[in-house]
Amino acid sequence: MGTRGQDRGLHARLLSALGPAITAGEYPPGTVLRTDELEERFEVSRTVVREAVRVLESMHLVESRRRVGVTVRPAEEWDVFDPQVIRWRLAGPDRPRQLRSLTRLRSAVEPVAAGLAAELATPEQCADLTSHALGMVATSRGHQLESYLVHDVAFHRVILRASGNEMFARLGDVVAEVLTGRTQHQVMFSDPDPEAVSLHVRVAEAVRERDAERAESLTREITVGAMRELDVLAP
Amino acid sequence: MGTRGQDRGLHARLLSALGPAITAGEYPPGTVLRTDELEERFEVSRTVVREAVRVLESMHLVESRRRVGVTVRPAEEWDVFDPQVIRWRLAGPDRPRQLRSLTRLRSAVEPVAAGLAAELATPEQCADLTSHALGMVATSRGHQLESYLVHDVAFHRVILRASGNEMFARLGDVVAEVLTGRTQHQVMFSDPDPEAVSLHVRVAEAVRERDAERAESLTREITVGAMRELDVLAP
DNA sequence: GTGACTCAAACGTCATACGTAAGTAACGTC
DNA sequence: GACGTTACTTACGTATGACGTTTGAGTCAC
Repeated sequence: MGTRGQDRGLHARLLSALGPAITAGEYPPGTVLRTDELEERFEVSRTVVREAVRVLESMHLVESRRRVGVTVRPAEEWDVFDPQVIRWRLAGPDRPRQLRSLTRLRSAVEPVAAGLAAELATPEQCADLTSHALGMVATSRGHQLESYLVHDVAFHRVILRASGNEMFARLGDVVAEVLTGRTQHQVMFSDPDPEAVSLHVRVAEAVRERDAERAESLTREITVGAMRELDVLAP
Repeated sequence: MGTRGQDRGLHARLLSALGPAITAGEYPPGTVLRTDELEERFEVSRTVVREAVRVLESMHLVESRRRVGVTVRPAEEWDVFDPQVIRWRLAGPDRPRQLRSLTRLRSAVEPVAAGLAAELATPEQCADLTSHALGMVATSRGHQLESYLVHDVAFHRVILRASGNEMFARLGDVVAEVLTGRTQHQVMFSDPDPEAVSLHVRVAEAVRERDAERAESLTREITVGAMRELDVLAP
């Protein structure tokens, strides 16, 4: 999978150099980055530096003050919901912690989303769910992890969209990133847990039958499994 | 309660002019804003316009392309988790929808956070919880809505922080905004629901006694109440 | 030691010039 | 007449020099 962060333009390139570095903790909170220093170090003009800094500022990663410079803010103030920040942290040394946070977030949101989906999903969305669940079953054996992942991601995306909540829907990308990361990093060799596969099928059923309670609690089981898996793989 | 969005600098001023306008739908998706037009209209230099545009771009509100201009993106692509975007939408005509989304998000996250808090809260956090819950009780009668709000916000902030999840913790500001908005907009005249007050006290108890199950389900009752309240006040 | 004052550092803003990609239309060929 | 190619024009992208403004720090007088 290619570079996610549209590196079009120098400012974007600078951003994808500074962002990861800051979120990785290479510049501890309080570090000051002078504009002309950055200019020189990255061989770009002030214009470019300033634009990149403005974006970092909007993410609360840094604060630009006169006579002082661009100072790195403490991690507690970062916009940890910014997709860009999430990606940077997933790619850095903070990955385990970020993965844990995200999985916990999933465990809170997805069950509720599934419950709503059971009430609001269109026939087409129900069909998609079933289709992807069956796709997961079909690809769950024999090291077809790539294809399995596609269905898994699509399944959760449909659930989140069908919830009718715009904010839940936007978490689709994040979930995709977590699932993709999991496949590529850790469980590359073992086939998916049959239990999990079965749960997805049953969630699709529950949604189709408009059984919100069941959809919610089954999805909760899925996310509990995800958390358990994380605990097993990363102490 | 002053202006939230640090209007320091022309670019910030421009941002807080364009952001609300776009999120309010004043520029329908596909609208193109040329740089020199903005320059002229807001009487600022190109530098300033570009910096503001870069930030809007990082929120996925607009897309800047050569030879075409700065085009407004469809709402489905906006970063609806960006605190800035949330604030803008809360201040605009999309407020009801945004409030509904946020309340639903609360109903997903806060119970889980409370469960975690019951396991992880420090003695000091437990004390704070109890203190604020009692504060709510004390101020829940006799039109002391201002003071009540302070305790309410603080209570939920402590829960979210005590969950030990950085992402949950960052939702404190959002919750604060929702609660504040509710007080200032709608229920200005009636005292808080005694039932809700009691629930807060019992959540504090449950956390103090490390009873995660109870903390979670009591908090779920609180959020259910919040959703119900929203349904009653806004059809 | 405290206060006001001065100074300079670094960002903030502006204006201008030139580079560059990408629609658009003109052009020519088939 | 339809289609592909070329050239042009437009609006953003980048670079640079100049000046304004804030503000931390050091200085000086009291």
